[in-house]
Amino acid sequence: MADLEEQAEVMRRAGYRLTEPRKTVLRVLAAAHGFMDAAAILESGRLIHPHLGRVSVYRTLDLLTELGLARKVHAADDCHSYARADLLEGHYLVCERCGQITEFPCEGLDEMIKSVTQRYGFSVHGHLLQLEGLCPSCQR
Amino acid sequence: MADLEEQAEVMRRAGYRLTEPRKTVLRVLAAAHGFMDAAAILESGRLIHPHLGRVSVYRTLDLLTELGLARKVHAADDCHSYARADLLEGHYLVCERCGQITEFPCEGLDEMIKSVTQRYGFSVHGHLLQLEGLCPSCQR
DNA sequence: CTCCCTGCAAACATTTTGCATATCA
DNA sequence: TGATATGCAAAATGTTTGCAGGGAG
Repeated sequence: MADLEEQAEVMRRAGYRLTEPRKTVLRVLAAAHGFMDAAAILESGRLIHPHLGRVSVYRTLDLLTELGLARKVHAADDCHSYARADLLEGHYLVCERCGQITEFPCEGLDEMIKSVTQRYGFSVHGHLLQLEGLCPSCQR
Repeated sequence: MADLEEQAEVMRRAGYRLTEPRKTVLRVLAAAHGFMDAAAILESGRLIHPHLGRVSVYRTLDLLTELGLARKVHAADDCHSYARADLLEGHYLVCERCGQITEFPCEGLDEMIKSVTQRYGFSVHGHLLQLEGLCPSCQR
């Protein structure tokens, strides 16, 4: 799960400081149950840390992505949003309406990846299996 | 395969005219062996139809997407590119280096989708299975 | 001949960069 | 204290809109 202290440790080890803006972005993402774009993170972040600057949000998101603490979400129309990394390991359901993300275990996927890569000679480093649709509550 | 006449028919049936700019974008995408963004399509398109305007490229891409003749590619950093629809039905390999796309048959995926959706109560309308890595020639 | 489509320019939205100041370790 | 990181403003980038003229059917 999203543990701030654990994430802080990852940052420190990589030689980065744990500053207020960075902590703020981490907290905002940790509290989200779906994905958020830079503008939404800024808005929420300013409730915690009013001095937060827009630029720091962008820079922090880049940093978190680089460190593997956050990930970009590739929804059909929205490719500029982020979620904390532990919320999406690469295979998840996205609700088209409310944006909620539900991660699911990827049983069978590794198998498929292996056979496909052997067949085509690709060396695969990452995967993205995203199912788009409506979550139970948005179906009503 | 990408057959211009066939695509033209889809457009006509939907009540759209087959104009020079639209034909140009279709030809450019048909000739691509990977994905291209609006700027690249404009550049290539102008070799065929020098009068092509930037705006028409955007509008045509929207239209083609709507009609199911093109699709957005969700590469890690590049979410603003398109490829012709028959090149990617939702499950493909993307080379991180050269951008080439290789579609593969999705045996087993439907099965997986069904079980996952039953379990979580989602109604799924679309999927995206993308494997990122290096194609055989870029591995060297 | 009519309406849809185009291209230009300008408006908009979003992200990045330059730089002086503030801050974490 | 010193190197990093911040925040502002401005620039760069990417996309959309308004509108007069052009072309497909």
